[in-house]
Amino acid sequence: MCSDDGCCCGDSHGRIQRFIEPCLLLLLAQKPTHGYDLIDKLSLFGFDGIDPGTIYRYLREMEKNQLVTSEWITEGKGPAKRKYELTGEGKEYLLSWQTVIKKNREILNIFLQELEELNFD
Amino acid sequence: MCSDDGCCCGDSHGRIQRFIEPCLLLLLAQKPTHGYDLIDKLSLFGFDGIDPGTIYRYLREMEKNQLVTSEWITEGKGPAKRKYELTGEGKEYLLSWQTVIKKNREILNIFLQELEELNFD
DNA sequence: TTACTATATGTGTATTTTACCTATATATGA
DNA sequence: TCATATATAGGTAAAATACACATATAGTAA
Repeated sequence: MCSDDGCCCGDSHGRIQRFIEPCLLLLLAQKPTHGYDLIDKLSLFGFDGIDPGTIYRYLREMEKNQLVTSEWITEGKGPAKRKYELTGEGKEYLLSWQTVIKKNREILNIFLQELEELNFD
Repeated sequence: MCSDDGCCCGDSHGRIQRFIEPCLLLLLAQKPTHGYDLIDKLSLFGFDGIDPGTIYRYLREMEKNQLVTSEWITEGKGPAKRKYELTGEGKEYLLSWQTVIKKNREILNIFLQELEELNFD
């Protein structure tokens, strides 16, 4: 299988494909901020100890696709931050995920219900 | 982006990683059957027009991992079918997904709630 | 009997997505 | 000046998925 702890669905499996993307957009819709901060906030959606490289790549890809814009912030403590902000297109894109997520939730409900009806455990 | 219809989350995105696997196991728990029939039944979980090759590969992989067993059925109409059945290990594995799916449902709820609180549309 | 269609299982390979590892740079404090 | 925390970024391997194609059998229509 995949892991050595006997369960194959604990770590990376069971996640929704590219779910990080709408999560990042949602967080940016709440408040424009930089990547390192977003990494922390992603824990709200169950992303814990996520690889920073993945996040920065997503952000750059989303900027390329005009879902976000960015600017360098040199003031304040530490090294320069790249502050990201949601665009109108990004907002629309985020909303388009709403339907997908609702459908997914419904599918999960069906799965859990069918599973319970088996009267296992 | 990915598609040319303006939305990136309609087709392949937004799916749950390896979700087909527990779905197949659940269907087999309900009733042992063969791949071609499982492909039809997967529509229950939103898998529509899925590639048969993927399903057969999953089934063989799961047999290799002793989650299912199979036997050739030559009686009846048409070409021979390979009938799959859930093992005890497969049953345990299926149950281990229950927690993951519940957690995911909760995350989706959080996402949708946060999205609504933005008072977009 | 030939050809066509539906059923059923399977392979090969490219693409996409994710994970892991490493590199770079700056400010701060010891 | 040396170590550490903060912050961003790139290279590449592995995993998951998609797409195209191959094979075989039974039934049926020409």
